[in-house]
Amino acid sequence: MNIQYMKITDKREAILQATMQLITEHGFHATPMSMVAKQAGVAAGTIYHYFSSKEELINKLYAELKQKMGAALLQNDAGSSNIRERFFRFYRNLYTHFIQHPDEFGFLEQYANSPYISQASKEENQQFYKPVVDFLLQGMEMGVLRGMEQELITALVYGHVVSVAKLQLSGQLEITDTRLQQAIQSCWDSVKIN
Amino acid sequence: MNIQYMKITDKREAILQATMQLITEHGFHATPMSMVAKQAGVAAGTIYHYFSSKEELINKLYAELKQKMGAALLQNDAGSSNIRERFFRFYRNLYTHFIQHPDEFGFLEQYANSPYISQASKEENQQFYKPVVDFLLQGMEMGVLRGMEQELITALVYGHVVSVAKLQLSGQLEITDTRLQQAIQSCWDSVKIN
DNA sequence: ACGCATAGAATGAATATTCAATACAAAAAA
DNA sequence: TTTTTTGTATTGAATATTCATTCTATGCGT
Repeated sequence: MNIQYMKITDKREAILQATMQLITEHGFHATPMSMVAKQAGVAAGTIYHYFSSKEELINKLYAELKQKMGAALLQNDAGSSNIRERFFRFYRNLYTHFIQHPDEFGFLEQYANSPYISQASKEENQQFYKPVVDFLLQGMEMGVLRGMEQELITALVYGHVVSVAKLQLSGQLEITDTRLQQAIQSCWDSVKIN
Repeated sequence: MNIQYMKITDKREAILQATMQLITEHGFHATPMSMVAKQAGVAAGTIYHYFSSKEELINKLYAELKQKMGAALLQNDAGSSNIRERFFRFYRNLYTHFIQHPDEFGFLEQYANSPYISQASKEENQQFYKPVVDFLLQGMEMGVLRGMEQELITALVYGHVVSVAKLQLSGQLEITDTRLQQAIQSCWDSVKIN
């Protein structure tokens, strides 16, 4: 925690943030390291002091963003036994996180749909979801949620939030609070037991 | 329809198919034109006889695949007034098309999530959905489907199919017919009026 | 003075695109 | 039927650019 360490963190963070912004805007292939350096306000060589390669830089960034997302997801979780309430909370948390951090969202979506990085790297970071997965399983045991494979319900709910966030962020449809409420209800209806 | 024309079509198709396969496997940035040429069995220069640039090649490919998808979506549509039946049919059509053409699916997903190509190019090809959009609007008018913005319901349903297809294609979860039925029911429950 | 941090030019490998030369198929002429 | 002509299709080497990465020199805090 000394000053030296702070500085390190500063530049490292600047590099990560520049990478995120540029990749969101231009895509993987179109963001050269030189551009990252410029935007981060460092020399190209400096990047290689913190990351051994472009690939490692991108993987590290992915891991950090996934972790941040996991944290945002769990905010203000009452931990009550009301499955529906918690479900709405989690949905809103994730949606709000995406809207408040569009760069992170853009990067994560590109990463998830790109063969640029190994499948293994993608799976390594699923751990951050665990509390929510547990929550979903609990909902099933309590007979509130449908008995589905964990992979299926996770993918469906996550995909739902992503779809709504994309509408808002792309400007295709303004997601008012009413519409968001409607969307969450729709998602809930797709997993709850009737 | 003379021999000359057939030949043109042949090479053009070979180039498009090679592009699709390679991009699905390696991503946009990692598929050089030289690799496309090799896989298509033509010289690099030949590609430029049919497409003015890599970007145009990719855009043309996207347009073709989107059109194919639109056609697959509408197959065997009875056009009956039973909204639920038609909904299940459309869902299954789309899902089956994705599973039967994983390369096309992979390319479309990458394209949709990449800033590589302009937003305009993406929107131009939304026309192929029109019959299904009309169907959804009809379902709302009949009081069977919830009153939602067209953009919202479209995105939600499409995203649902995509999520399930990804599970199957990534090998994360084998989608048996039972699970598919369950998934479609879940999607239906998210848009129908209770 | 020591050692990590930073700079930025240099390097070497790729890459998209161009271009001049060649093959080819169909029509025209002989 | 043969020969010539014509325009398109195809090739693949050459070009000019771009990029990830390396390396040597310099800065700077302790």
